[in-house]
Formats: sequence, C-alpha cells, structure tokens
Amino acid sequence: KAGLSEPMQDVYQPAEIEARTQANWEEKETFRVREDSSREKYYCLAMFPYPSGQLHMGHVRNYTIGDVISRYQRMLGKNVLQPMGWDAFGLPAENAAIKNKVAPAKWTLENIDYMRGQLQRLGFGYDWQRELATCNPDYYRWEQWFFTQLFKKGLVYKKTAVVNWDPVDQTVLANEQVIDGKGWRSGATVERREIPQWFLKITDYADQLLDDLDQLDGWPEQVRTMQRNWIGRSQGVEMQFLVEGEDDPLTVFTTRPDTLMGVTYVAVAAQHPLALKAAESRPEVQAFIETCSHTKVAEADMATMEKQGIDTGFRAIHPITGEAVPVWSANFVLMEYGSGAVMSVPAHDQRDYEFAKAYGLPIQRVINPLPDAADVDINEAAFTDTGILVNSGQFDGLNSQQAFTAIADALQKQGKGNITINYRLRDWGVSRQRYWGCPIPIINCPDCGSVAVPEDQLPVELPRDVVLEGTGSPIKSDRSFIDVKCPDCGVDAERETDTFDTFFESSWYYARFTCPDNDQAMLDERADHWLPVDQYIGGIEHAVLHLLYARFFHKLMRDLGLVKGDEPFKQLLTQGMVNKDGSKMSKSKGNTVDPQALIDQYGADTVRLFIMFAAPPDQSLEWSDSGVEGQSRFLKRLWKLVHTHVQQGRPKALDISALNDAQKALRLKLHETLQKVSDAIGRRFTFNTAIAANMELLNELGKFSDASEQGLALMQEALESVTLMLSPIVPHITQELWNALGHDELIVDYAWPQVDESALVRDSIELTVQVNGKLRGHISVAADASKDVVEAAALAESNVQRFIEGKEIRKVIVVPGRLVNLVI
RNA sequence: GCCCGGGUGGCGAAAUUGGUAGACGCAAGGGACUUAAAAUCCCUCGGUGGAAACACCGUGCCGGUUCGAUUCCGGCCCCGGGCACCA
Repeated sequence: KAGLSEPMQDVYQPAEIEARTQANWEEKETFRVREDSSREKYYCLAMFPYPSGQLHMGHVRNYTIGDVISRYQRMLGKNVLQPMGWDAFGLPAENAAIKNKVAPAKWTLENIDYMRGQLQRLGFGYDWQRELATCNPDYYRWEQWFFTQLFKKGLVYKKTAVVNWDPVDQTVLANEQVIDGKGWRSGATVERREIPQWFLKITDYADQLLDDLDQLDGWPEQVRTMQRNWIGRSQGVEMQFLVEGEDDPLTVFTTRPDTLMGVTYVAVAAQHPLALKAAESRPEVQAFIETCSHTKVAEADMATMEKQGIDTGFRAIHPITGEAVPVWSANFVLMEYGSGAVMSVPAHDQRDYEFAKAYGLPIQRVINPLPDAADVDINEAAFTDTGILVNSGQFDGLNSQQAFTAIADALQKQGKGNITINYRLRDWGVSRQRYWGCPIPIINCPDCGSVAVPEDQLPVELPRDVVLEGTGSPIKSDRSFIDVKCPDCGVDAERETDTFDTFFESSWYYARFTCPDNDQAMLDERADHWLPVDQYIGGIEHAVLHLLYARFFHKLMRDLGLVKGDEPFKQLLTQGMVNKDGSKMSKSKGNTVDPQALIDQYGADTVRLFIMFAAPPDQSLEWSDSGVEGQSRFLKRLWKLVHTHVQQGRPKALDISALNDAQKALRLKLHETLQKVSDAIGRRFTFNTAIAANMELLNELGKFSDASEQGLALMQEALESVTLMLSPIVPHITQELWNALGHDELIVDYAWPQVDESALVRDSIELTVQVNGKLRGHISVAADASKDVVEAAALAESNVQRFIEGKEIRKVIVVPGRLVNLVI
C-alpha cells in the first residue's frame, strides 16, 4: 500500500517517488513472468544493447517505447514477457582493451553492471531473472552446438573470401577501421587479402526469406521493400563464352539477354584466372592487378571508385555470332560474386558505356525504343530501357520480352546457356579473425579435415585472461587453446581460432529469453509458448542485416525442430535515430547527450516523457535540452491538480444523468481523449499525440473549477483516467497519484480505461464552409441535420454570402461532419 | 553509385482514408504576483496589408490530376539510414 498511509506531498519529488515505486516493484516481483495458459501471452522485445559503457539517448528511446507497449498490453490483461540482455561480444571491447590495458571480458562485464543500474533507474519493467549476456559460455555454447548441427546438415561450408589486411599490424581490419584506404592505427595502406572462411548457406533460404515477407503485415513496408531488394531475386540467362586457346569457358549471367547481340567485350575480375594468366607474361596486367588489391572491400567504395581496366589479350567467342570479342580485366567486377565475369553491352548499360568510352571500345546499338522509329541517341549515355531489337540478325523486330525467350531458347538448343534465377543475396560469411567473439567449434585434423567439436566437449570456452596488443587475436598464438586431438581419429590437430560474426549471437537471443536457464538444451517447450515475439522494437539501421539474419536463424531452428512457425517477429517497430545538430548521436561524432545527468536532474519519468513526446517513434528525433524542462512542468501541474482535488475530500459517485452542460462538455472531452489515446498507443504507436491529448485535457481540467457534488465526481473520473492513460509512459508518478486518488493496488495491474460511447454523443456540430475550396466561414448545425438543412445554413452564412452574391452555384459538395464546399 | 526514408512557423511537431494547415510543447515578447528574483498564472506569437472585420500568400522546388492536395501522379533539389567485418 505504497503511499496510502501517508498524506500526499504538496510538491512533486521525483527522486523519492521513483526510488519508492521501484523498491515496491522489486519487493512484489511485479515483472517476474511465468507461462500461464489462462491468459493471452504477449512477448515484447526491444533490441538488446551492446554494453559500450553508458546508455545513450538511442537506448533510452528504444527501451521506453518497449516499456510503454509492454505496460499498455499488461493493462489490457495480457501476460507480458519483457526481457533484457547484452549483445556482449564485439570490436569496441578489443579497442578498449588495447587503449586501457584491460581484458575485454572485464571491461564488458563492468559496463554491463553499470548499464543494468541505469536501466533499472529508468524504471523499465524487465524480468531480470531472464537476463543473459552473449559472452557467457552458458549462452554461446548453444550456438556452437547449433553450428555443429548445421555443419552436419551441410548448411555450412568453407571457402576463401576477401578481407582488409593491415600489413603493418598484421591483422584483419573491419571496414570501419579502414580510413581512406589506410589502417586506422598503423596508417598503412590496406591490402585485399583472400583467406579461408566459414559460410552459412543463407542463399538456400533466399526464396523463403523473400516469400515469407508477404506474411509480415505487421512490419513497416519500407523494411520489407529493403529486404526484398537486398535478396534481389532476378530471372536471367547464364551462358558460356568460349575463350580462344583456352579449355575453360567463361560463364556469365545477365538479366538482359535481349541485348546479347550488342556485346562488344567481356570483363573479368582482377583476380580471375584469365587475368592472372595474362599477368604471367605481361607486367602491365600484373601492375593492374596489384593496383586493384588496394581497394576497400565495402560495396559503396566499389561502386563509387573510378572504373579502370586493362585488355588481357584473351578473346572470347560470342555464343551466337561466333565473333571474337576482347576480354578485359576490370576493377568493378568482383571475383567473389557470381563467376567473376560479366558480358558488356555499352550501348545499353551505363557502366559498360562509360568504360567503353574511356578505353575506346566499340558501342553496338541493338535496342530502339519503338518499332520503325529513328535511332535513339546514344552519343551521351546508354539507352537502358527495354524496346525493339535492331542489328540483331534473326532477332530483329522482336521486343525485349520476346527476345529474352528467343535468345534463351537459341542458347539452350546449342547447349550454351539456360534461363536461371539469380540472387543479389550472398552466403553469410561468419568467420572473424578476432578474439572477443564466440570460438567457432571446429577442429582441423591433418587426416580428417574439418571436424565439428562433439557435443560433450562443448562449450569451446574463450580464454578470458589475455592481453591485447593490437596486432591480432591472442588465441591465434595460444598453444594451450589451439593444440587438441582430433575427435574422430585422435591424432594431433588444431582448433579453429576464428570467432563468429557477432550477428550470430543476436540472431537467436530472442528465442533464448524464453528459457535462459536451460543447461540441457538450446531451447525447450517454453519457446513454443512465447514465440513469435509479438512486438519487436529497434533501430531502422538494422532493417536488413540483423533482421534478415534473425529471420534466417528462425527458419534454421524451425527445420531442426527447435521452434514452430516461420517467422520470429510478428510486429516490428523501427525507431528513428536520435540526432543532434543534424546527425546521429554517436561517440565518434562527439555529439552525445548523457541521459544520466537528465535523470539525476529531473527524474526518470520526465526523461521518458520527453523522449516519447519529442517525435513519433519511427521518425528521427532531434535532441533539445530545453524541451525536457517543459515536460517536467507538465508533471508538476498534474501533481498539483491531483493534490488540489484530493484536498476536497472523497467525492460522491458520478451520476451521468445529473450533469449540467458544462459538465457534459468536459466529460465529452474526457472520453474523446480516451478514444484518441487508446488508438494512439494501441494501434498507431504515436505516443507523442497521446501525450499531447492528455496535455490538452489537463488544460481543460485546470480551468474547470466546479466544487459541486457532480463536479468533484467528474473531476475524480477525469484525473483517474489521465493517471491511467499516462501510467505506461510515466509509471512512477502515476503510481503515487493512483494511491492519492484512493486506490491501494499497483496501477500496472489495473485495467486500461474504457470509452463511454454515450459521453461522445453531441447535439450540434460545427461545419466549415468553403467557396471554391477556400475557407469562408463556419456554421453550427444539429448533429443529425439533413443535407438540405446544412446547405441552406451554408448559403445563409454572412461571410459566405459576400463571395456567392450574384454568382451561379454550380455544385454543392457536402462532406458529412466536416464541410460544405460551394462551387461557383 | 545502388536501395530505403525524410523535408510543414524561430525550434520539436499535429493534421489517422484527398476535406478547417500549424493541435500540443519549446523558445521569444508583453502583463499579473513579489521589496526583488525564482517559481507560478494570464495574453500574443507563419508572412504581408489592415484599427478591426477580413483579404492575399504560405507545407523543399517545378509541373499535373481534383470542387478541394502537406496527403495522389511525373520530374528535380537537399538531408538522413543501409550497402554484407561498427553494432
């Protein structure tokens, strides 16, 4: 009975109230949740944080949204699971380790302790008994086990892939660590280097990942579109070009086989076998390959760099005409993607066009926009639309669509090609040459090859007592970690020293939260109870990678019988960035605002209220210090209003039939607000307008001084409603107000207030009158007035008459409940 | 470069399905209370003209559809997110 025994304080004191309320929750285990078949379950999850040191405003925003939704759903009677954990492996811990001479594990665990305290201070209703950290063996042993299952199923393979190599620090760099082509610590020019790495066959699931997007109608359309484009399914033709004097043909894929007759050269990657062979006898080709080895791995860099190439001297045979075309090596063709070779049609592809112009290669027009029309101008740019074929021999006159089929058929008959489906999506490389990650559970045996670590030898624990020097992972030289016997044949073997991509941990944590205490299995039947996540909330920056990998993992887990259902997240809310001075708040930009200082000054409720009020959650939020002050003022006003009200004693029961006009008007406003706020929080997630509606109502209540029996009863109803409506957003102050208003239960367990439809009935309504679409006046008519009555009233309005006088009224548009438009 | 968003007063924003542009809040200015200050309360607050009533203009830019466009369509400009090893 927090607060009831004491009289209500006349001044709002957030620090005291918040400590008291939080202690009460802890004592009562208010947010501990267990499976309960008698109530509808609701699993609300906000993306877990990387423990970087302190909470930033993006966290505060993310977790406040999740907490508001959780508390609202709880008030609707649902059994709500809201867990919290730590995405604890990652690069920043290694950087901190080098800089501060502290082991990554120690740094990470200390950060977790501090940030846990900050989350608790903000009053989020988490079930802390489910807390997990991905760097703990209890957690990562199961993803090691999972990987070995995928290994057995053939969904894992090893191949070489390119990394950024720092030749001075002798280490692999993340894209983020390469600045203008140089290593961020050493300053050395970074090289592309190919090393063997483990891959997950996500492309095997490309069609499912694409098709199942259709069932995710609780996801923002923009995220589904981004994922569709990322997967990039396209139909095209794969074909072979023979190479003069060579045994192996070049395989190329094109989505535009209709332009095949316009091929004037073929381009291969710098690392392509043909380019390497040319380099053996020609130093200029060798020099070109050397140049290409210094470009960064990131796609944005590849796409914006200057297009360069060199003639290899090889000649490819056009599969239809039999003509020989030159084979060039070009820096924009990537060995890792597809076959490392592309056909080039400069007349109809802009990149090929620019390359041809730069190197004086021929441009052969084969498509025109319309039949029998003049040739389209290709003097300045390629013509990239589809159209009608010309200069294409037997295919002349066909449109692009017909030509697609005809050319594919011709190639297929000669055994030189066929129609295939291609994806932009590439298999997921999960190997990282870093220390602070989950060890990949593989043992490399000289006789048996790669062998999965047997289940009874899991987890492969990452040694924690290490010193980092910035020159590579310490476990790569730790013989006590590396030296093992082969589990299959028992000979001396070596442990894999690469670790997993940290997206690996974050791809299944949502499932582990349902049963984090299980030390016998990755997941159990509790996963079936809670999954899918009903509401997932996180930054828009995760729209593709994290959310695609998590969807992929869910399907993998489903196919191993670990979960039911096809998709992990039923509804998704992608929150916008928290910006300051126009760009994302981040440590590297030095524009962060520390939430802790604001919490200390104003209390958690004010910070929560401000961050929810400043912008709708999916929009980027521009930080403003002064706005916080206004939210604090609002809470003080609310406190004062309740205080003034309760001083007047317990009100009598409300008698709706006994209300006067002013009272009815206030009650109308109250129930309109309830309707609006329920929709804003429950359906639209526009918490900013929910708060604004309560402010509007509170402004009305402040003006309402009616000490009559019914006046006080109505005030009681209104203040209780406001308290309940605001309780998901500002849970501490509303708990105290709830007690002051005469209730001794926890407000979190009270039902969300209902709209009284009878209070919404109006006698008369106000309509806008327009003349030719311009606002000219307002009229008040009976709510059930007929169209004729409304029209007559509109015509009679004095200002309207000035505009229609002497004019012919050609049309009258009446939009019921809104406006009348007179067209003259 | 490619994919996805966004652009509305001095500022954050609202306008939910094409129907009153600027709710709510911040900042600012004026006033009340006070010896004074803080706090609190009241008033004004898109631009131009006007004493006012009111009129004209106004939602990044250009054009279109419509009785009516912040909203729909076409073309552009600027800003942000992502681009596979930051998380």
